[in-house]
Amino acid sequence: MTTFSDLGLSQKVLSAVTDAGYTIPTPIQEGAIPPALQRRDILGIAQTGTGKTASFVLPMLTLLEKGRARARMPRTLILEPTRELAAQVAENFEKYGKNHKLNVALLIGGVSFDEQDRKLERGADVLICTPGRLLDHCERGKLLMTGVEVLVIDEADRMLDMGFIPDIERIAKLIPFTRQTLFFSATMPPEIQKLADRFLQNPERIEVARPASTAITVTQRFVATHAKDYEKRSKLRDLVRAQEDLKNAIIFCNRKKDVADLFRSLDRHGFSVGALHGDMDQRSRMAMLANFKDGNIQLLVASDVAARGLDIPDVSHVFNFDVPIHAEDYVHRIGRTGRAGRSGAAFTLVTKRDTKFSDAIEKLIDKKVEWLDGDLASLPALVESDEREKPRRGRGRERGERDRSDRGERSERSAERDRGDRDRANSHKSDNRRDDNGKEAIVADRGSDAVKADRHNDTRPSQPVRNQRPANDDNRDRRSRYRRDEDDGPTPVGFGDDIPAFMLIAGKA
DNA sequence: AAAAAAC
Repeated sequence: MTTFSDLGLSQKVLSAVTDAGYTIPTPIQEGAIPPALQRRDILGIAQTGTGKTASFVLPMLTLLEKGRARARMPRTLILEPTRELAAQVAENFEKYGKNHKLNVALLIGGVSFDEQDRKLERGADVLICTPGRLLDHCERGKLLMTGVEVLVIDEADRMLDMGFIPDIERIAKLIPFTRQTLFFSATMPPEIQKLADRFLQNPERIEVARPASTAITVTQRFVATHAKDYEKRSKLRDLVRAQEDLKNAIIFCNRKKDVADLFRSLDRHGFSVGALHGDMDQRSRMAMLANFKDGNIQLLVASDVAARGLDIPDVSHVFNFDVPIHAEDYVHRIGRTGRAGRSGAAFTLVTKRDTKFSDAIEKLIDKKVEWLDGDLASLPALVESDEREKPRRGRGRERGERDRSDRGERSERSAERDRGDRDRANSHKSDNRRDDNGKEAIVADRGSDAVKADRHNDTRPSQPVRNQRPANDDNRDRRSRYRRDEDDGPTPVGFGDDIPAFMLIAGKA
């Protein structure tokens, strides 16, 4: 059997991999690492959760041991579609590069230029970027791309979806032709193939097959609901409370506004909840994700920014507050649970008008999803049937001291803060008119910083991260994130324990 | 019917 020590990685890298508890590489790692070390171009076709990130991080670390970075001339460049993914890759460099003295710079939007500039000035061995911020740095003339030896394009198909391809092409033009290019994509539609043909020279192609068996680890249910928002919120609360084995959950909404509204509603009802969407300020996003990973908050209301790629291990439940419009998004969302062979549950609220989307989902996953009717606690194998805790609508055990109607106008007018300026500018809704300050600002403030202690469960470790930090102190947050290099659960064998459920589902991409 | 990303 192949182990990491057979792949040609350096001693420093091997010892960090061993320390992290890994011995057996996943297929993508086994396939990509040796040719990458020989400076071949790579075309990797793999979903997130297959160990893809380590398949480029580990060989890059080995290659970077020769040579040094010069000021403003990064040696390698990694492009990621979202800020969170970029930060996650940076964490991987910290983890596996702990025996190296490499300068890793994370260039993402939403945070100040100053610190990023200082890192570039010192000379970056590794640059991890979202496209917009990288181009911004380039246009300021702060960055010379002529020294880049390795270019990584990650999640290429998602970059395409997000309209990043022109940016990617502009960036690639700045980088010498002699570079090594590592190109990853979950799928290979014709546009991506064309792009790969242009960017890669005689690449080694590694494709990780999607097993054709049905995922049995995720129990899926549709839940019929009325279309009114307050009915859906009430149904969701009942559903959440009925899950006796709910450890933590992501609740997906289709729109950012609904993320903000639902977050506020759940918060008012006393749940331990946070929110994550793309218009929140970056510090809140980072703090939120870290706190959710650390278990400081139990529920995360999120847009599809959290559907793919993010490495949040061991989510017990996924709730779709809205049926995703594109069936593939459903597969990505429920792929957040049932990982590593653990059992998980995925509930989707479906209104009458949603049925065409739920039909499309069943078609895609090639499987009928059972409807959960009546007793919300009657889930086989997940929840013992138990009527005791069945809450009456609109008044649960979490209500506690803050007993306020969910339908009140407060819910409509207090969502501003964590939505951000752009959304406000784009909104045709009438929110702004009622945007008074004072009390509302305080409510919104707590929300934007995102950490909610569980008010009725004192055993939960809850150290709320609130808005009290001085404005220029965001480094502390990041450093503490990077120090967390421990793994969850028992020592895994290889990276492949992390196969998301969607990979096990039969059906086409 | 959306979201993601630069200022």
